[in-house]
Order: sequence, then structure tokens, then C-alpha cells
Amino acid sequence: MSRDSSDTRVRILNCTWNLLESRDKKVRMSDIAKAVGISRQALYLHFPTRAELLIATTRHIDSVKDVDARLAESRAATSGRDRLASFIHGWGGYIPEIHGLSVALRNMRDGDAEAAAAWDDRMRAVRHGCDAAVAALAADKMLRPDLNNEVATDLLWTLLSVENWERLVCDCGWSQAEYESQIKRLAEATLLATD
Amino acid sequence: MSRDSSDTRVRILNCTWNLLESRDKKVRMSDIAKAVGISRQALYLHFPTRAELLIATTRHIDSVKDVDARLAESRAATSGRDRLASFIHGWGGYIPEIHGLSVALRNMRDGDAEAAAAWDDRMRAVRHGCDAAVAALAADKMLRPDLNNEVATDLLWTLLSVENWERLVCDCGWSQAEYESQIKRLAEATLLATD
DNA sequence: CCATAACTTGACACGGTGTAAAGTTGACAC
DNA sequence: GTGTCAACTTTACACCGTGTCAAGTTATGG
Repeated sequence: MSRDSSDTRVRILNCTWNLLESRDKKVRMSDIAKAVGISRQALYLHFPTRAELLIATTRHIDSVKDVDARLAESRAATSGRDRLASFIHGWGGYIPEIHGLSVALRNMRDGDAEAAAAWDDRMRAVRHGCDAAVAALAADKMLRPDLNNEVATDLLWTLLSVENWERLVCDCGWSQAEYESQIKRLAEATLLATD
Repeated sequence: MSRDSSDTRVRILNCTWNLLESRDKKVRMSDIAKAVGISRQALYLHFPTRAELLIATTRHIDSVKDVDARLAESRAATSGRDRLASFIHGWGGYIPEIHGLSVALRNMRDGDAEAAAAWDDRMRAVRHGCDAAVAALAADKMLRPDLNNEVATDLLWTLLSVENWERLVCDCGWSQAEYESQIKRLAEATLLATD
């Protein structure tokens, strides 16, 4: 019973996750196999390609970290401004969880269309969140009059990119709190009407 | 005389540049060789590794596009605010020239420390420009009082990343002019004291 | 005519992904 | 017990792109 197929699958996903978050170096299929304690080939019994393993790992993290719950909070906000702040907190706080994976997936962009599509799909989901936050601002007449919804969404989406988080937190050494507060200020300065 | 060594070297650099800007796919050593009209091995007579070829190509673009002249303009600005605007225009206008190369170099990050170092070096140069622009603002007492120079430099540097340009221009379909004007507005909203 | 530099051809090692095939092990059914 | 099925192992190999090596060609200039 301890050698269940689904059990091994979960162990693979967890080990992949751990390796991606801990190591800075490249994570090979053989590294993952070694970490799980199975042969490299057994990996291919569960996941046909490295790309699919990485994609499955993102979904696994999503379910473990309950990304939906984080987003639900922002959807519950009453004012547009609150919604913006809570979306930034929700998504911005999620970035560190998926950062290692994000790097791995992005590094496969050229050479693997499937991996690229998977990453783009996730980014599109973030964009929907940005769009909703912008729409809430517009509904409250809080959006700068010289910005239409699409341009505003583009700007917020860009601001909240994983790359910007990496720059500020990893390269510049900011704390997560500093990141969130500055990005929030920046987003407000960018999007809000000066009343 | 038409078969000069330095002549071939320049042809290699130009072809590499062209391929990186035109193709979206991966550019292999054999692709470059074919484009130049020489054998793959001849490439290695001029450049020891792919990474060194890419790095040499960045330097080649720098000299052809005269990046120094662009930066000189911003250094000549009288007010801090002008300096910021002209730095954004200078660097922001240079990004499209090096974009293809930037992607190729960044994609080598893991696996080639030399390529990573070369890219980081260029980004550090941009950071120096950001730092100078922020210092000019501070000298004019135009910098927001709640920002110290380092945090302000971090923010401007992040704002002006190639990745943000890619998002807005490539992914969102903005024109270069839209990019520059919005980024300028964003930078001012982020850094300038509200007088 | 000879020497040299630029370049060619063809072969190969290496690392990482993915495939294929035959063998082992343990749980459960009858 | 015997059989069977699934999970997993071991070994081997094909493919691709980078980089190396060695021997041969060709043009130019002393």
C-alpha cells in the first residue's frame, strides 16, 4: 500500500517543487529521480516529458497553496481601491511560492512550445485578475481619466510581473513587505485619478 | 583582400545580429554559419564559444548604434527632471535594438556563467544610469522625501527593465512611443515629490 | 616555389532528453 | 500454491546541439 502509484506521483511533484525552490542550478530529470529515490525512467512512467512534469508541478502547488482562496479575498473587497490593494497582496504574496518553477518554465520557452503555453496561460490568469481590479477602479470612478481599461490593465499586469518581483526581491534584496508596499504605492500612483 | 579575417568577423557579427532580431526560434551555431556562408567550424575559429559570440555581438551593436552618444545626451541635461526624461528616452529607445540578443543571452543564464555575467554587466551599466538620474533628481530636491537614493534607483531600474519593455511592446502591442510616454509618466509618478 | 592564414570536411566526445525492451518485486485473486 | 498485473529497475540506445580534433584545400604574398 505504501507503493501506490498516486503516492509516488505526489512524491515526485513535491520533490520537483523542493528542488526548484532550493537549487539555483539547473534541475535535470536525473536530479529529480535521485531526490525521489526512484530511477530516471520511472519518472517517465508518470510524466511523459520534463515540460509536463513542470506543468503538473505548478498545478500541484496551486492546489497545495490554495491560490483560489487568495484571489477570493480580493474579489470580496467592496471598494475598487481595496480590491486593487488586496489583489496586489494576494498575487504578490503568491509569487515567492512559484518563483523557482517560474524560472524553470521560462527557461524552456524556446525549444518547448508546450511549456511556453503553460506559462502564458498562467500569466493570462493573472491578467484577468488585473483586469477585474481595473474594472472595479473604473466603476468607482477612481481610474485616471487619461487611461482606458486596457492600457491600465497592461500597466498593472506589467507592474505585477514575476520578473519585477525577482528584480526587487532577489537582485535588490528587498523584503517581501517592502516589495508589496512599494508596488502598491506605484500601482496607485499609476492608475488612480488624482482627486 | 575580400577574404580578410576581420571582414569575416564583422560579417559573422552582423548575421548573428540579424538572425537574433528576425527569428523567434532558437538560433544555433549552424544557423549562423549557414547565414554567413561559412562552415560551422569556421565560426569556432573566430569565437571560442556561443556565449562569447553573443557577447561580442552586443559590443558590436553598441558600437554600431553608438550607445554612448545616446547616454551623453542625458548626461548633458540641466535639470534632474530633464535628465530623467532623456535617460528614459535614451535607454528605452535602445532596448528594441538589443532585444533579440537580450533574449538569447538570458536564455543561457543557467548553464553558462559567462553569458549570465555578461548580461548582468550590461544591466549594471543601466543601473548606473538610473543612479545618476536619481542623484540629479535628489540634487534638485525633486525626489520624493520618503525614498532614499538606493530604493529610488531600484525602482527606476526595475521600471526600465528589458522584460517590462517586452511585456508592453511585444505582448501588449504598444508602440515604442506609447511605451516611452507611459514609462516616463510612471517613473515621474514613482519618484518625483508631489510639490 | 614555398609558407602561412583562412577555411573546409568529416569524425567524434559529451551532456541531457526521451525511447525501447527485458527483468524484478510485491500485492491480490483464484 | 500459481498466476497475473502494475510499479519499478537496469541496460542500452537514438537524437540534438555544443565544442574538439585532425587532415586537406586554396589563395595571397614574400
